[in-house]
Amino acid sequence: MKKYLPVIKKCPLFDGVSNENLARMLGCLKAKVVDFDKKYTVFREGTVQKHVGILLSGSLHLVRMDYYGNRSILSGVEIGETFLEEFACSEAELPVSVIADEPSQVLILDLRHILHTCSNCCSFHQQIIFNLMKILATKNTAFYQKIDVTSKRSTREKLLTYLNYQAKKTNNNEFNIPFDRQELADYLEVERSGLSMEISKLKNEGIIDSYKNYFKLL
Amino acid sequence: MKKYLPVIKKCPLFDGVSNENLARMLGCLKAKVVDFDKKYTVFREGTVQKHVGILLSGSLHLVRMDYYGNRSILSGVEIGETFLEEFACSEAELPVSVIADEPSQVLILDLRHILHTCSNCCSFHQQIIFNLMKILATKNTAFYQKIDVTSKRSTREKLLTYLNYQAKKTNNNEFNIPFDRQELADYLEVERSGLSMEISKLKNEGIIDSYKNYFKLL
DNA sequence: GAATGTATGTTGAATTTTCAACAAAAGGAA
DNA sequence: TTCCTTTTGTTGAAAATTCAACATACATTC
Repeated sequence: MKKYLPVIKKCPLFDGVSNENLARMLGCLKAKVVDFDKKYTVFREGTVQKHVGILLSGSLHLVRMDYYGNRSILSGVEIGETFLEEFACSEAELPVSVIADEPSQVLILDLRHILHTCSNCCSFHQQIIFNLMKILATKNTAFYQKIDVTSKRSTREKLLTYLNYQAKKTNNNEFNIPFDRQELADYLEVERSGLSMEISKLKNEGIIDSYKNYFKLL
Repeated sequence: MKKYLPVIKKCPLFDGVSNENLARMLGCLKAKVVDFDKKYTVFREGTVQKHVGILLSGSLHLVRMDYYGNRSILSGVEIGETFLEEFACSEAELPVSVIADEPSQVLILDLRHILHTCSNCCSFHQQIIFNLMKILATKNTAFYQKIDVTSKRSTREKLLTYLNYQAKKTNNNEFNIPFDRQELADYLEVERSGLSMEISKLKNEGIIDSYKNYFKLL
């Protein structure tokens, strides 16, 4: 466990927890480090989980099987990220399986130990509960924005809605976006070539200026 | 306040709270009922709110202004629903304004009173915190699914992904959906006419059977 | 039953997006 | 520099979606 303390410390679930308290807290939460081989199923779709995971090393995929047995990868989990907290908290059946994409180590926490304060270290519990709420709420806010953007019907509208959010966020009509073209196309859920074309058009029409990941609304 | 107790009781934030405790609890949380005239801004975009709202009567819209001043309605709030809890918990600036669509009454709670347990009725706090987490997590799960559905590129794929979720959810290849055609089109973010056409095609191809809001995967 | 309104299905033309393929530009490594 | 790789831009044809308009079915009201 010690080896992974730096990763664990960076996880937003433990924001505001001091180094010396972290180890004690992990004991209090009965946190366990578990190894998974490549291709191993960490959690299985359809089960109800009371556990929250934090990826310590390796790489995980959230995968769904449809009615006909086709597999689709919904997202990846990065090192230091929590996963499954939304399903643990909502007490819903997992709509996805979590599969190790390579040999991975996972810190597994029982949500009940997080939610129910114990006699040892209640002050930490309060902090963790608050952090967990913030993680859920932040994901929620991000989803909210993404749905607003992608619900637009045309590539142009999606792009402009996205750029608008960025302009508002930075409080500036000039900004750099954190995506390259392909990533932006994936986020907007459009074709990369169509996106490039639309950016060119908007430039020619004098609506935006752009170079690489720099954008300016005119 | 008394008048609205039935509405408040049905709000998922107060799940598991007994009738007699509810009133006491609302006092403990310093809950306030506030009236808003039609068109009045309940909360303003760009501000940071520590408040969670529950709609008691009337109707609210979540509205966003873009960079050019165009208004778009992102969603509506129904009676008994909580709103803004995701932004209060994430401590983010509101990306939307909340506008009264008609004269409305709103129960306003300070998130800090929810999160920080007091000496009076801590057992309730625990329950409310748990409920709030569940609300956030459930919204999250619903967003998750919606994005999975709408990220598909064609009307056919969106529809089939959605129907698959329903089949999995009901654990049955026959089910009724809670949407009429226009609502389904809006959820899938496609054109109603195109959706109707695709449903017809899928029927002709023997992939699904359907009548009104009844669907069957074959 | 007639009249009305609402939901759904169908159609064809206009528009947009996707797809595949290639061109051009940028960045790194030898 | 040159070579190689990656990213981005461009293009035209094929496919899909949107849009507007109308047809049909169903339910409700008078």
